[in-house]
Amino acid sequence: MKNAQSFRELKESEKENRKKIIIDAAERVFATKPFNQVTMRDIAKEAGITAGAIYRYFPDQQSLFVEAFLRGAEKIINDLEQVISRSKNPLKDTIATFLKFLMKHDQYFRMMTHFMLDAHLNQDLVEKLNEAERRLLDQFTKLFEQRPHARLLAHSLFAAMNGVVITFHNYPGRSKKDIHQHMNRLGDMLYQLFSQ
Amino acid sequence: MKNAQSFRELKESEKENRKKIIIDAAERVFATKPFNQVTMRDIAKEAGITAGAIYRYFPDQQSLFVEAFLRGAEKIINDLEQVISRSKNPLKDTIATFLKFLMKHDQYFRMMTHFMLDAHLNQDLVEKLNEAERRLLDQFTKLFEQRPHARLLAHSLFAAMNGVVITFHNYPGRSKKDIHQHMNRLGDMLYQLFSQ
DNA sequence: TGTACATCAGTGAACGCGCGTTCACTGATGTAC
DNA sequence: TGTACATCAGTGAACGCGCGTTCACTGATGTAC
Repeated sequence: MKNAQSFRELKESEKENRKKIIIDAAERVFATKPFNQVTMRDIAKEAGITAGAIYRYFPDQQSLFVEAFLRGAEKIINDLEQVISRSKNPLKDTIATFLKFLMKHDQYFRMMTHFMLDAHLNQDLVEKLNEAERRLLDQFTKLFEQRPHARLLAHSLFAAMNGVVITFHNYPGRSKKDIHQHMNRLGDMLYQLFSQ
Repeated sequence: MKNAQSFRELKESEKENRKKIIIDAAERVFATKPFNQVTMRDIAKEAGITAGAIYRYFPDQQSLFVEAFLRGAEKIINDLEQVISRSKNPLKDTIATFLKFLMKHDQYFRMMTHFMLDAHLNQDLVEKLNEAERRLLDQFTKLFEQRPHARLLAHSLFAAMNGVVITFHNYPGRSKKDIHQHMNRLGDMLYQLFSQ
């Protein structure tokens, strides 16, 4: 019995691993093109399998996308937690960390926008996304806890940074490097504004 | 000759009018669903014609969307110009005006995001969009012209407001009214932050 | 006043393509006896 | 040690649908003579 159980567990963890491989592949594909142009076939190819096979692991495309997104969200939430608990200037470092993350993985936050605005997800997925957003906002809220309107400040800062990345992502006629520089300057500006 | 000329002009202005009707129809459709779910057939139906007919007026879907967007952009640019030149508290009123516009016509700014991030438009359309963005940012810049870093402040404020609307558009489990109230509170917060 | 011809907005059917998803099937691996 | 059977990941072809776009055609209006 014990044996049977652990065999089953092994099976399941193997399945879990394969699932991860698919998400890894998805992340790599997301880095190459706008997520709404990413197809199941793209991801399958990157993972070395066939599109049909993905459906053994995810009920549909949206579930896969949401899971990939949530993985990214976990990562930044953890990073921010670290930064905030250790930094001497949490506000400044949070802005820098978050902005850097957004610039590197802006696909994720475009996904978030998409999920929030367009997609009609089932209740379950919506709930997962909301929870991630809430936890992210909790991190930002910590930055202002000794000030009035901490939650409002957190929301404003979060929205402002999303806005910076979305608004200037394709600032016309500038190189990627210039754009990142500009975003960082805007980040500094936000730091100034939010620091008193 | 004079006659022929004015007949031709009449024809052209009639054509122009029909074009406007199509854009009007598009605007109405954009108000009902996310713009990336809007089809040529939707717009045609709303305009009382057939999808094929639209192609007499616009070479393709993107051109139509961009023209509709530009019309909205014109409107807000003019509104802001008025507000800024007349208000006793231009910063406050600009924020309120712009936010109100975004809340009412958020489709347009999601289109902007889309155009900026995903779409591969031809050079001509990109140029038109850029010009509109530039003119919009010029308005914001006026608000800060007596302060250092006016342009950076303008960019920050613009991005922040876009971010507010995009980030909290679907704030979970809240009514539209609550959401607008929340956005307005965030607008007030931004006013506080940007006003010193 | 009537006839032939040109123009042109709009129709509606069809094309073509992409893509999510399904499904019958294969082949490898393990299990039972 | 060998045979029959079960399981299950993955294949690849096909389905179905939506949608942008095209195109041959219609019918109304105006023009020429």
